[in-house]
Amino acid sequence: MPPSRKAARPTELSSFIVSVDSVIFAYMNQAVYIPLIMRAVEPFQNCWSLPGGPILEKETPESACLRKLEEDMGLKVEYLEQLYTFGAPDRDPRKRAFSISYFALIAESEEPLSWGQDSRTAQWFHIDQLPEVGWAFDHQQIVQMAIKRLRAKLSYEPIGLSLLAEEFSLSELKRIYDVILGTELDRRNFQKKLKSTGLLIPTRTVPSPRGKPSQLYRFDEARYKQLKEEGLSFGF
Amino acid sequence: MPPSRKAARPTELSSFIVSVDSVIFAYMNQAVYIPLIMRAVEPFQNCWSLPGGPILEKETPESACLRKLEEDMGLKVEYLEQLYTFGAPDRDPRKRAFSISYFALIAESEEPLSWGQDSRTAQWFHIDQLPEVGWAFDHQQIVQMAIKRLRAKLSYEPIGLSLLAEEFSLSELKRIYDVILGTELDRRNFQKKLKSTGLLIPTRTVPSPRGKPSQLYRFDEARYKQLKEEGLSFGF
DNA sequence: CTTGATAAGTGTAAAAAATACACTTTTGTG
DNA sequence: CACAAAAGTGTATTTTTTACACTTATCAAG
Repeated sequence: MPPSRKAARPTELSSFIVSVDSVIFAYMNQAVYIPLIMRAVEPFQNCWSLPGGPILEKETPESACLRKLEEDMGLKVEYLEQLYTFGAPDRDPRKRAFSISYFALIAESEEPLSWGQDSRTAQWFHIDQLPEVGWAFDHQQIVQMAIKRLRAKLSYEPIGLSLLAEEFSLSELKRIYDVILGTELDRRNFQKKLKSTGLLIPTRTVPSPRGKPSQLYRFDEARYKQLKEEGLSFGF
Repeated sequence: MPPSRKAARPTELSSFIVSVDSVIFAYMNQAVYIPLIMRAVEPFQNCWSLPGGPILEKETPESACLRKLEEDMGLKVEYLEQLYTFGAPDRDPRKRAFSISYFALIAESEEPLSWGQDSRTAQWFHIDQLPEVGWAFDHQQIVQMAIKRLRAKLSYEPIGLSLLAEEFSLSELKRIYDVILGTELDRRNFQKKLKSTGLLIPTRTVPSPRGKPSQLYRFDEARYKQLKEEGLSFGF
């Protein structure tokens, strides 16, 4: 049977809204959090939504994303990758709208995270205690996908490091893994494996709150990129 | 320093074109091919482009993709996943345009692949012998990303099967791996590993062109899905 | 200044997984 | 009926992963 042919379609090209939305992971108090913003206006007034907004005429989706995070929340992003594009016809009741969603990690820092313009309406949520109802658009789905990606990716790429400051101890790093994967990894095997990668550069030791001081490391970014080209794995 | 605040932006929402483009992999004559279409009109007249087109008002990106493949090429897709969304401001010289790109696999079949409307201007390219110049838009980049994904994904998900007919022999399957990964896997180890997954159901044996007849199998899709939920790996 | 509590750091043995490797079986063809 | 072609199978070796317990450095309290 020959493939169905249809008469030439009229060439009117539909125009749609295209936005970016980001799921931002931050590590604080030994747990992972994401920020959500309570929408102030319809549609979905008083529902939780992701930070984001429309892409401007002259910017790439990625720079729209970075701009938004900087403007609205004053966040400096450590790691950013595209997550997925959502575009169900009815996802925005007003008009056909696409959301290019992003997966972002920010580094732990001394200063508490600021809130930019959205201080009143935004809130950090523990990723295991997200709201169950009251989400705007399909943002709950986006968040679920991002969390799945975080868990999956942690096992084969060193993204855990992006959640920590530039200098970090192996105990902290292990804690990240345990918190995100829900595991209780063996400290000895963890250290062994991480050290065997040759990607950790010892920097200095710092006193630990109680107990033996711990060795800090930084990640050898350059060498990692190089090894990655040659096809390396980083399994957990 | 407080985050920079800007004056409220005018709320005009820019509208853009949103299309889908697909990189379709097919296995023929012991090699992997993708179809490209020579564009008949400006912009990029006489340049190679991916099958695709604008998303209609009432359809999801995925159904736009499936519709296009069915309409234009009469192809039945075995596996489809979103690849990446491209949206650089200058990727289309006419107007701001986004492309949601898809990664597709089609099963080997008895009948030669048909061409639908595009028979004159379309051509299957061996993935190691793609044109080096004369690409439309950013389609070369899309194809490169798709090939990278194909190679990466083959190692941890059983997508190789989607390139074969429902019944297949382990020799054929191994050939897929060898061709795509550029390896020469050991036949014994390959069989051992595949059989140990418990996901292959023997169906019947068929005579081989010369030599011992070979056992055909089908893939236990249902059981695979179930195991996947529980977190399985399928390493190569 | 001694003791106790806390967290960091380290090595080895056992188990599991991945790899390397060669011959036998079944069929079609000459 | 001998030969060529492709399919099929088992075992030993190496590598990787896992399991597991004691020592060390520091701080705080007595």
